[in-house]
Amino acid sequence: MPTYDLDELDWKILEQVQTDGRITNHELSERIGLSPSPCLRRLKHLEAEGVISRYVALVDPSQVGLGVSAFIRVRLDQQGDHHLDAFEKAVAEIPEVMECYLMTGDADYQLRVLVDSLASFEDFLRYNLTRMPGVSQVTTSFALRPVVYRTALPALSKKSAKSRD
Amino acid sequence: MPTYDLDELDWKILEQVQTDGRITNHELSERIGLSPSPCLRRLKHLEAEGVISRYVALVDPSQVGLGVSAFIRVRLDQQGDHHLDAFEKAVAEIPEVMECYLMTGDADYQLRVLVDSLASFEDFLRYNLTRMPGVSQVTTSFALRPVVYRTALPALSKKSAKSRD
DNA sequence: GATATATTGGCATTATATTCCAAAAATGCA
DNA sequence: TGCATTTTTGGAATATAATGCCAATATATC
Repeated sequence: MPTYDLDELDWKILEQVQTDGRITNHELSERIGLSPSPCLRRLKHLEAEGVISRYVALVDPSQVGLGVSAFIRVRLDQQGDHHLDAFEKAVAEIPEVMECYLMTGDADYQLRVLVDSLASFEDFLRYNLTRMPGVSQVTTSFALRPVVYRTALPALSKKSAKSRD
Repeated sequence: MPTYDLDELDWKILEQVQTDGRITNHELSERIGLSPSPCLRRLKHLEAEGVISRYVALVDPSQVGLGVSAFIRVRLDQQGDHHLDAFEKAVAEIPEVMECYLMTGDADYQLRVLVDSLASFEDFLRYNLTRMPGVSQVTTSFALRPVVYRTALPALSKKSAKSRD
């Protein structure tokens, strides 16, 4: 849940830094219509509160030979808390796992993994996934091509956006 | 396919900037064991080549009230090129769509969308998705909880990593 | 082994971030 | 509405970092 209230200016800052994480404070302050020092203070505040969790460079997977995205749905043989924990800890250790979610529906988890080839994917399945604690059923679909990949969050619709008229 | 060969130092740079996109060049150069100016030149080169596609701030969805991740599998009624194009263009316009992939298997597309509530999700389905060109079947699963979310790519295993012994 | 090419390291310059403090604005309260 | 308090702002001074340049070193080529 939202730790503290964001006003218009904070949202503008988030919008900008989500687009360009290396924007200078000066440029940022101009875009949001505020002078540099309060702008910086707001930014630091957003960082300190954890609203901005981190800054990263995004590397194009296809440029470095990582052409295969696989979506894997996993069922565990038991769903008790410590079975889930064990699986989650194990999965977090594997660098090929870009995303993993605990799911509703007939799969317990869904993973997106990134590998350079189908051969590597097979290795991943054999040596990593199927050896993980509690894994009983695994179903894979492959992405033929990425269409959208976004890290910037959508703006909140009406309601939560605190209006100040 | 890889546009140009990355050596050990380039990989180290990528590893670092994927972890901290605002690392100073000085700090970066120390971590990879090189002096600042060639380090900066390599970094700029990686940017210019598009290996580093961009720098972004990551905002924690739960901190801003975006608590619901939905995975949607979509079938189109026809799969000709311009039906796919039309769908893809439409989908790219919707800010709630964080990811979309053209898939193998029985769904044509898989989307991850991020909304603040089930009510918003219903709006998304009614007013956005089902009105999009060619959509015939839609199947949703929800994420109960994110387990892993990573933007740093896995290191390439052996093979493609050009060894220089 | 000599020449050519590419890469590196250090320095000077320019740009950027950070800190501090006084001024202004917003808020709470009578 | 008017006054006091709190919060936020803007600008100037200082510290830190990025950038461009050039000579020195290392690497590759023949």
